[in-house]
Amino acid sequence: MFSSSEENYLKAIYHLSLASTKGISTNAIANKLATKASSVTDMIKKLADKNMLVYKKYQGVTLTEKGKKTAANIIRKHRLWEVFLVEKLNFSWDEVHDVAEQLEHIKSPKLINEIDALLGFPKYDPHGDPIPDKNGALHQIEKSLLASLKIKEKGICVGVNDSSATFLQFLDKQGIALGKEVEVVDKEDFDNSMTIKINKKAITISNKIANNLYIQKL
Amino acid sequence: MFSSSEENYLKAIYHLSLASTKGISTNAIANKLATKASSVTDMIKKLADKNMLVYKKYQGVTLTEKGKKTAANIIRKHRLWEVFLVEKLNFSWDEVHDVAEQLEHIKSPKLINEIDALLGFPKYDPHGDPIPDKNGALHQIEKSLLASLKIKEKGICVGVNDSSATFLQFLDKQGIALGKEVEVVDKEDFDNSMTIKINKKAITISNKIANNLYIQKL
DNA sequence: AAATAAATTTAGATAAGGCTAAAAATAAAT
DNA sequence: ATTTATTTTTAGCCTTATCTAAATTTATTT
Ligand SMILES: [Mn+2]
Ligand SMILES: [Mn+2]
Ligand SMILES: [Mn+2]
Ligand SMILES: [Mn+2]
Repeated sequence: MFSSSEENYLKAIYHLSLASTKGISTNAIANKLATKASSVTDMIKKLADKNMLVYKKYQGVTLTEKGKKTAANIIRKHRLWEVFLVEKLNFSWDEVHDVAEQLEHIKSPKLINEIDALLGFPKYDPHGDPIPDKNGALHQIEKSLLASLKIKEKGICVGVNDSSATFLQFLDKQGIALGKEVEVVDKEDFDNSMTIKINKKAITISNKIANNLYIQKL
Repeated sequence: MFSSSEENYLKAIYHLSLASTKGISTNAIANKLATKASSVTDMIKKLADKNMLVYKKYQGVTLTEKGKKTAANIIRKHRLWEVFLVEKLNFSWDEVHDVAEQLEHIKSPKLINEIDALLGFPKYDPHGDPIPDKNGALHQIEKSLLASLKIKEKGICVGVNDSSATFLQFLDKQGIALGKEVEVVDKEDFDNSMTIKINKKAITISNKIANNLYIQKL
């Protein structure tokens, strides 16, 4: 059994591992968890003792298979709870993350399996992120950043890169939601802003926005 | 905000207070929480500092209004989660307590209000215990222990005194469930065991059983 | 190849929550 | 009214998870 703190470390390392082939550095983990490098060193020693990861002083860490599976299971719980909150409890997608951060640490296999069943075994969470299956397998969909689309290209919104409440609320305000079709109408070379058509309306968005919205190309 | 540990102390003291008019002793709390008296002394000092209870050395503790409200709110969450687990997630009444012990500490007013609404604002949990309202008010139903009934008296099962899995599973096995009608057919002076009629069948139960089942007299 | 900078680890502290053993206060029994 | 027993508190120690500051290792520049 793992403490909430241990679980949060495993989750952070797992997420960082998806975006890099090399070992994960102490600083990267400290940064992700808003903690100090010295605290990270202590914790990764403990997780190495528990065979959750491989650690060689100064060389960063790599999750073991057991570590990956454990982390994926926490992420599975997090994302299933997010779906539950949106689908069954009238939460909006910008309200779910903090509560899911708590709920993901509840220990009860039956609980999460029943939630899964109640929801009809969803494959994606409210932010378009895939839900790992019981074995920790995670089938990532083919997706591109909106920023990478060229003029005239079309796609469906399938996910967000930034799940912060401010960004999600901005999307709500602009009428941008997962499942909606967008078309790039124009791109501005000067600041990489782009004009897109969504809901039959043209709106202009900054490059920062376009770099945080995932699209499945049509 | 309170830690899970603080919340568990408040809850324990609240429960003990219901069964006694005097201040709650250090030992009683230690016993209830399966901890040591010295640990209790430390914690009640902290809770006294936070104005959750009144503490005078060697005199036991009494919850303040704030303390009562806080405790009732945790119990409210615990019982609502138990209803949710039974009603929506196919848990049986002997499986819910341990999970509810975890879920009761989740911090999110919206979450528990939505769960409440989803369940149709239930008044009792799966064990017949009343669910405190948002203000911490708790309307106890009129109920008696089955053991107190005389021969020929009838009643409806409305609650259990012991919520342990073993007792609840025993009741399941005997076909005893909340809402069912029972009639006392016979009582044995020697060991206070009694024969009751339930589901149109007569069964004999020990005094210990009869002392853990609540009945609303008919 | 040295010198400097950056990253990482170690050492030492702190806070929460718990424990054991000893001291002190209260309650019960002579 | 003492003595004895029980309860409660205090003192000191432990574990987990943090932190800061100093030491050490690795990486980057000159
Ligand atoms: Mn999230
Ligand atoms: Mn998400
Ligand atoms: Mn319970
Ligand atoms: Mn209950």
